[in-house]
Amino acid sequence: MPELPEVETTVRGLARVLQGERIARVMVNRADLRRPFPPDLVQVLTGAHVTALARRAKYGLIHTDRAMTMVFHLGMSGRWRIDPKAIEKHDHLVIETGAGLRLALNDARRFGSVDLVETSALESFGPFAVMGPEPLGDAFTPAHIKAALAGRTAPIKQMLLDQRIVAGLGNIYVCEALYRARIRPDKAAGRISKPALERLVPAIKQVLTESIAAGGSTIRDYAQPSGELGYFAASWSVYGREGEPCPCGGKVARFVQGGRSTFWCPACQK
DNA sequence: CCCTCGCCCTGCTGGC
DNA sequence: TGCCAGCAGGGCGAGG
Repeated sequence: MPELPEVETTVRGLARVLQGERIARVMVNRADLRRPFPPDLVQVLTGAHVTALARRAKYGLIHTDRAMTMVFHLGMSGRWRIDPKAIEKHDHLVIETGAGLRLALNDARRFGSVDLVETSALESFGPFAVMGPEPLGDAFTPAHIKAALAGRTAPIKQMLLDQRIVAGLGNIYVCEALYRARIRPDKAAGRISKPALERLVPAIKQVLTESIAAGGSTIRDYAQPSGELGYFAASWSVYGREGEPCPCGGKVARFVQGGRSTFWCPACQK
C-alpha cells in the first residue's frame, strides 16, 4: 500500500536509473487505470529527456525537458518494476531508456493514475490545487494543524487521511502516528488538546522519516523498484496487530472507521 | 461547507 | 480440492 514513504522510496529508485536519461520508447499495454491515460502520453514522452524526479504527497513526478511532467499515483497496488526479465500481466506502461533499460508501471488493482501536466502549472493540477502541506515540510506545524482542525467534529483519524489537511498520509501511518502520540482515533478532531497536537506533529514526522530510512513498508504487492523489500512493516506497533499485546500491558484493538480498519491501543490512546 | 457512505478494481485468504 | 464471500483502501462523487 504505497503511502508517502513508499512513493518516496520509489521516486528515489527511479531517479537512480532515469535522471538525465532519454526516453527512447514508450509502450502502452492498457491505456487506463483509474482514468484513461493522456492521449498524447506516448508522443510527449518519446524522445524526451528526464530532467528530475520528485514527489508531492503520494504522487511521483517525472519532469522532462519538454516542459511537461508525468504525474503518477500508485493507488493501492502500483509499483515500478526496474529491468524486468519479462513483461507481465498488469504492466500497463513500459518505458525504455536510451541506455536500453526498461521500466514497467505495474498495477494489479488499477487504482493508480498517470497524467501529463505542464510543469509550470503543476500547482494548479487538480489534486495539488487544494492539497495541504507536506508532513515532512516546515509548513506542517502544530499551529497549522490546530487551525486546520478547529471546529471540526469528524474523528481525527479521518481528518488525517484528508489530503487537504496534510498531504501524503494513508491508513497505516495515521494509525501508527496516533498510537505514538497517544491519541484516540475516534476523538473529534477539533477537540484534541494543544499538548496532544504538539505530540502528533513530531509523531507523524518521525514515523514517516523512520519508514523512509527503512525503504518503506511492504505488504503483498508493494516492492521497491529495485525489487528489494522495505522492512518498515516489521516496525508497526499497531497496524495489522489486532489482539497482540502493547508494551503498556494493553491489547491492540481494531474497529472500522469510514469503511477502513483502524488499529489502536485503547489502554494508551486517550 | 461539513460529514458519511459507497463505488471503483483485482488478488489473496479463510471457511466450508 | 474447489468454490466463493470477504477483505485490502485512496480518491472521488453522491446524498443528507
